[in-house]
Amino acid sequence: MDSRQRAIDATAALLWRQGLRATGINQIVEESKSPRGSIYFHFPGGKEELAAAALRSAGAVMTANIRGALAHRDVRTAVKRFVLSYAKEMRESDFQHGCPIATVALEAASASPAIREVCAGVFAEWDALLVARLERDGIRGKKARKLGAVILSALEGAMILCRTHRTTEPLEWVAEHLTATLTAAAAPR
Amino acid sequence: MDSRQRAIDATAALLWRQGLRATGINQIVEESKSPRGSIYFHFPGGKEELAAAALRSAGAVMTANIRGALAHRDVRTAVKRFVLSYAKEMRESDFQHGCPIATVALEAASASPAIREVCAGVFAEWDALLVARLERDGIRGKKARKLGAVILSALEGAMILCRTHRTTEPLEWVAEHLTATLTAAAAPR
DNA sequence: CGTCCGCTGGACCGATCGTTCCAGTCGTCG
DNA sequence: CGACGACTGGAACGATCGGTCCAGCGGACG
Repeated sequence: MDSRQRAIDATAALLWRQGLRATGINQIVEESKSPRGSIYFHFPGGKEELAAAALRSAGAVMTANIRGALAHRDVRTAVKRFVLSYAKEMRESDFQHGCPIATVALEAASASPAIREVCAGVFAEWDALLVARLERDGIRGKKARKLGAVILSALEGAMILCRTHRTTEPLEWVAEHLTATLTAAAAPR
Repeated sequence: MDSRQRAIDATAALLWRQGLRATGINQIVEESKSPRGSIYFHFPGGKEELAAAALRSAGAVMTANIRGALAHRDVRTAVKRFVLSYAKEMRESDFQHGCPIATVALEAASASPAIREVCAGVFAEWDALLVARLERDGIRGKKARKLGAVILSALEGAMILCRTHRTTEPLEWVAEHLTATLTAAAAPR
């Protein structure tokens, strides 16, 4: 793997755990074993450009995971497994692995419009995947768009609570709640 | 107001918008007009101790707001107004005012156990308020606890999406969804 | 084989970080 | 009124930040 890709991967991993401000170029150099010069050669825009690339990369990985999880033919099972897969990731990482971009998104909201927009794009991609899956199940138009945003909101919020409380309960309860909601939405009166 | 309180208030405001790492002691000194020496006199533990105090303070303000919003006799109206009040805050602050502790909570999850625990305590307080309100409406025990966590999750997640997308739609959709959920929960088949 | 260029390694920059220290000020109380 | 202790203002600390610069390595290609 070339030094460019190593830098992206290391940065994505560090942003995931620590966020933007806490992740220094020195730390990226150490962990990625990419020389400082190479990083600024590949990313002339410095930390901001590297972080943007790392977020897009991490977002794409997640997108693939979501796509896989949502492949199950029963929506309820799909969403449930999808949400609970994060609970597993939480447990296995000692509650360090929440959403790979949420921390950065919040930091960037006040600090970097460019990075904020990258995060917005990634969120939009996930949302589109969810909405498409809901529509495949007969939940149409605005209703699907609203429900997709609610699912993503509940997931993101639950991950904050899980990391803060060091429990997986919020994710489990959200999974349960969304299953019930989808049952009601798919078979309305 | 004494310098101690000014430091707490300024820090709370800065943490709200910028998070922990982005908020420097210099900035706190400038905005609060508390001298450097005073800050370290009142908070010998330095930035961490000051941040903890600021988070507790911000948490208490929010607790009061939640208590007020939840006073409405109809739970659905109460929760709806409660959630939509954040949408208002978002709009009026140009999407800078989300949850006053979420950003810090995520940053602290990997950086500072002490601050993480303060955040956990604040979240628990809000959650307890929600659960108590739900129980007042006949939603009992575990069901109330689960639903409380789901409401808080959806709210926190929606605020991330709102700040990142610079829209209030996620909060509005979550408000709508929770209203429907509460209707179903309060009057089960 | 010689040239060239993408890439590397590391020294170095000024700025800013959180923290320490202390002389000085001010109100209070003996 | 003198002394004391709570608090202030600011200088200064070493560490680390993101970023720049450049000599030189090494593989590809004429």
